[in-house]
Amino acid sequence: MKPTIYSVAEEADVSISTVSKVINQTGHISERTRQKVIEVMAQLNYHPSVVASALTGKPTKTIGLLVPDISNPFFADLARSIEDRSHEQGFHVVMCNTDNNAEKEKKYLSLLIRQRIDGLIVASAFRNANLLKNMLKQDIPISVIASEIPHISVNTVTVDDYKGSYLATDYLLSLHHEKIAIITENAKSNHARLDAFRDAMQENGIIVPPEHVITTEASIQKGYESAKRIFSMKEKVTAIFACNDLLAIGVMQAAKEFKIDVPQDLSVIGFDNTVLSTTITPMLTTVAQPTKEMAVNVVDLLVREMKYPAIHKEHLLLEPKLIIRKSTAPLKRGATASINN
Amino acid sequence: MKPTIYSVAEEADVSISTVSKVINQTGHISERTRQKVIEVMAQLNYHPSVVASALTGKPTKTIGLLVPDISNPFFADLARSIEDRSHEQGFHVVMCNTDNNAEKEKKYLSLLIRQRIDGLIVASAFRNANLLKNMLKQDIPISVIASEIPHISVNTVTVDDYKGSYLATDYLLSLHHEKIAIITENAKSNHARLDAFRDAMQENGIIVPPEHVITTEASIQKGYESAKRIFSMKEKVTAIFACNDLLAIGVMQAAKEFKIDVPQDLSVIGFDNTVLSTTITPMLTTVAQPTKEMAVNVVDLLVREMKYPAIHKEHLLLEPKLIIRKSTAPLKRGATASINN
DNA sequence: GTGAAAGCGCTAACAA
DNA sequence: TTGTTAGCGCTTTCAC
Repeated sequence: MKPTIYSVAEEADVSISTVSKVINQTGHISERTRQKVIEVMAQLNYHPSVVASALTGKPTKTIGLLVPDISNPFFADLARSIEDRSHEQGFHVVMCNTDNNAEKEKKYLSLLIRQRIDGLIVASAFRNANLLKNMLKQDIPISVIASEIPHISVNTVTVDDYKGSYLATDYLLSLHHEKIAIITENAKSNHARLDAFRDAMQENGIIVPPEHVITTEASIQKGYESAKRIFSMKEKVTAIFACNDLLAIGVMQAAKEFKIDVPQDLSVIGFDNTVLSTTITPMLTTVAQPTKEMAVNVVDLLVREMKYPAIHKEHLLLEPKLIIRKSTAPLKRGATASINN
Repeated sequence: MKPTIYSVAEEADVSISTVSKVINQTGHISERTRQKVIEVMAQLNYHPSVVASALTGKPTKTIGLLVPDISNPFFADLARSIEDRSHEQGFHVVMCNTDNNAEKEKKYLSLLIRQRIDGLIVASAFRNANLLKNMLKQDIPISVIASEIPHISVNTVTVDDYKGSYLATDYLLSLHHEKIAIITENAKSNHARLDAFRDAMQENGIIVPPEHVITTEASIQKGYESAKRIFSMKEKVTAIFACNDLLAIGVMQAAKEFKIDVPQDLSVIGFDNTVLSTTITPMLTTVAQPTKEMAVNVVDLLVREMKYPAIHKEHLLLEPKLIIRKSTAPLKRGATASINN
């Protein structure tokens, strides 16, 4: 049998409320009984049940975390940092991979509500904002990170996607590239990236042909496929802006396969600055997100809202940073990345 | 206010036990009342509290997962698969990153016990087996994956580390390499890998000088540092066996920095077959672990033990597979990987 | 400084 | 087929 507060009380020859008081450091108990109780707890290897205490109205000390896919190193890093910070704040986290799939989002949300989580961190796109609204109605605070969910009022921590993308595009432009394709993911954060790309191009009087905008999912495979499509287009391209590192890696693999030299014949730029960007050859120029800082901020914001529900919502916009490495180079006259077939 | 079983009962004009019965599909209730109750639950947006039900002795449907570090793609993949399988089995998982740090192991274990997890999956080395024994005493089943913990009797799922390592070493030997260094991590699984390496070498009459065995932690940085040390040794080397991909990547980065050509002047072989191995140039020869299969098996074994505690412990040993890629080549006469300084 | 007792939301006998 | 009730382990108020 697991020891309970009763076993401890009995063994220490006090009442359960006394034990409760020493556990929670409430009320006044003499140092003598306090020591006695602590001793007995250690001896019995007693761990107070969060389940029972939660039932009386106290928090479960659990945070739910919805990520698209932890296999994506960007989210692995983010999840790691979120966990670390949560533990520091006395919470633990239940993580669910949604694959950006509406079914799973719904299923996991219900799971988390039943578990009586104290708060939720959403790091994935979310199709069905209504489900989230229901959580808010039940007083479960929500914070969103690296994503944005329209029509609901929550704390938000994101990198300035528009600026990051503008930085990237502008850099390509400064290298005299004009025929630039972009591969994006169909997610809110990526919309801002696409907008910035378009704006930067337009400011330089460049019109982006629709076929040079490819929307797909975040994976190396999809990046590879998208690149292949781009290489075989009539309208040639000298640079590709991939809206995340996974896609960029796929592009570089495709380039290698088709003997398109990066960066000589094709400049590639990514987004996220994951391990992969320093591990690939040539090392990837990319836009860094301050994951750690973002993680600390969402957790803190969430915890703050648990304590002070009335407070107004915060929208943190952190600075992205362009990390210039070896996958980008000035335009070489006559360069075109294409498949000769 | 969150709706409770009472609100539902009242609204549906039945007793709480009737509601309980429709939730748990126990007892006999007329289709008519059943429909009525279901309707009211939906209308009130009611989600039965796992907290309350757990207090009555039912399972919390929570599995604890201890990993060293989710930033390591191998563990990210593993964690992902474990989660998927757990969800399929009706459980959710609370993940903690231990960094192989005894302090954290202890802290998180206590956390998980307080949460009344139904079972624990350990994917990390574990210094203090006694803590685990205490859990077993409290009837919390434990399964271990990709690791081994001496002196405790639990279900275990591992890849055949000895065989995997033997395969790798043997392959290097078949390429006529004799001066091979090994970089290992100080973990149980790595001991088997080291043993196999030594055995294979010895069977070929090769004595491994102690300095060619480096023990360190699993990270790209440590791999890089270890390689640098190896390169500057008197006793030169033509191949390095890194006991995980992270270390191997570090080795390759060091080689590149010192203009040591892989695989011409140095063959490198890794272990785990993570994304990184196909993303690096040249692509890494490595030993693949069947992560998905391993994950499914630990979860199933754990769930089985929750149901039938008496059953004897299982020790699954899955087959590793040598994946030959481009980081290994036949010994080139006169090749030595070293720094000229 | 300490203890008795009500109640948190639910389950599982047992009664009706 | 449905309802009543005694706990599950803990917190908290109120007496003592």
